[in-house]
Amino acid sequence: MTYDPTAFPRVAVTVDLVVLTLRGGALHVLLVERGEEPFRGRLALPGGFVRPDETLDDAAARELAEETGLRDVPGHLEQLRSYGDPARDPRMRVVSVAYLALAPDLPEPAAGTDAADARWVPVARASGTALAFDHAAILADGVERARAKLEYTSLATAFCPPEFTVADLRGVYEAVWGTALDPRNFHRKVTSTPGLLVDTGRTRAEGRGRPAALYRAGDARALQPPFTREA
Amino acid sequence: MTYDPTAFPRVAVTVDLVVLTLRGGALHVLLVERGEEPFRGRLALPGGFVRPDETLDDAAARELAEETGLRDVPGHLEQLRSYGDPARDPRMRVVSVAYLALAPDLPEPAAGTDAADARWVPVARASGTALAFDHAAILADGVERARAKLEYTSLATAFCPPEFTVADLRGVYEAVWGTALDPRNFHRKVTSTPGLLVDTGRTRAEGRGRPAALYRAGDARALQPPFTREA
DNA sequence: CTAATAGTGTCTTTTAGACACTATCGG
DNA sequence: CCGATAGTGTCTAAAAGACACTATTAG
Repeated sequence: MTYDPTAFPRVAVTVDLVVLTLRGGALHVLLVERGEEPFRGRLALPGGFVRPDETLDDAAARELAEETGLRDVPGHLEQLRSYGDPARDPRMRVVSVAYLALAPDLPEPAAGTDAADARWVPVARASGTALAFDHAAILADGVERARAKLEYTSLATAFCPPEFTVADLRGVYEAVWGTALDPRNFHRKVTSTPGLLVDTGRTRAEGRGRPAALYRAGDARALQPPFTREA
Repeated sequence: MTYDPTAFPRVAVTVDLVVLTLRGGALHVLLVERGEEPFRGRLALPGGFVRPDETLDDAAARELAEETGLRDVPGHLEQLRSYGDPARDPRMRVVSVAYLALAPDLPEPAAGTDAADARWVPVARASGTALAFDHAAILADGVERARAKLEYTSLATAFCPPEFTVADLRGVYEAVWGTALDPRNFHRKVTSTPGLLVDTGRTRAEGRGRPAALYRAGDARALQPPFTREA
């Protein structure tokens, strides 16, 4: 590193967020409608400048709170990757550090807040839509990261409320992967992974059928052995 | 994204490289000795500014060529993650996009070139050394990424020359993971993964013992099923 | 009762790992 | 011959997937 950082090129650094949640059994992403050029009226990922005295993680958490209108957003937040093509923003050089957030079903962003222009869009629809900037590529990378991480981590619990059933967790996998899983084998697999689920001792009746046991997420972060998508 | 990119905070964007190779059966990383403050005399990851008209990937590839002194560096190059703590560089706000490069045994960077101050350092030693900035954390993240990716991708071949034996490939795993693998089961596993290895039809005698078949890397990028580190 | 969902048991096929055995070299 | 490394065959234990079966609810 032999450079003079006071003579650096002019670059702006932003964070962009891929916020995924499950609504009605379908994967949704949080998008905002742009009110100004370029790409006025086009849908875009929420995001904004990194402030001078905050870390990248802090900037992502701040934007997430602002865009959802929630003080503390439950779920999971991790850095995805950075995008810096010189032509990705027509106005100037903008390097964007993208973050991936996974959250349980959140309320529709309330009108009258900073998040008024944000909305949940099914990923299946958003992926077929032209988004602003290179946000379609970022969204695709975020969805693929989520899909892959379900295989070998306990990340699926980030899509669930604090207490959930095995069927809830299975629904996460089925929605994110787009495949049906055998309920019986899935049940045996997740309940036999040590530290993944903590039994609350209570049950929840969901219409007809035997009531399901309620669990909380355990300490386990890695799934050993991993689930496999293709079988 | 409701911001004015012409009123952005002053940020510099650099790329830093974690270049890993195998030398004498041990994992090595390319480090440079800093010639100026801060951290004068301290070892650091190679890196530098992203130029105004190049992509992040191009910047990483350019720095890699400059620091190794090679026109076209064989192996693999991918983005690792970005580091942007406001205090990571005492001079000003610097966001660094780190890249991970894996290469076959490269020559010692030649004196008299741009890469004259670069050298190969065993990862085991570098990890115990105080590096400049937050480079120790970046190095640890890069090594962990390499370790993890060997499990489920064909990335190990990036450490090998164009033609290599099964024992060469096994040596990569053993060096990066720090574990011994059963040569017979390893052989069966890699040769039975479709598309991973292409038999050249030739063999290579390495001292005593039966000559080993020479392979080239195939098209397969993913290992299905993956190798497992802990068993 | 029936329909529906939760959860357990068991069988079969596949796979990982241990390791005996054969093949081919240098000396 | 011996010792070393390359490569194959085979056995066993574990795991994945298919699916019969039991448990508990609503109606």
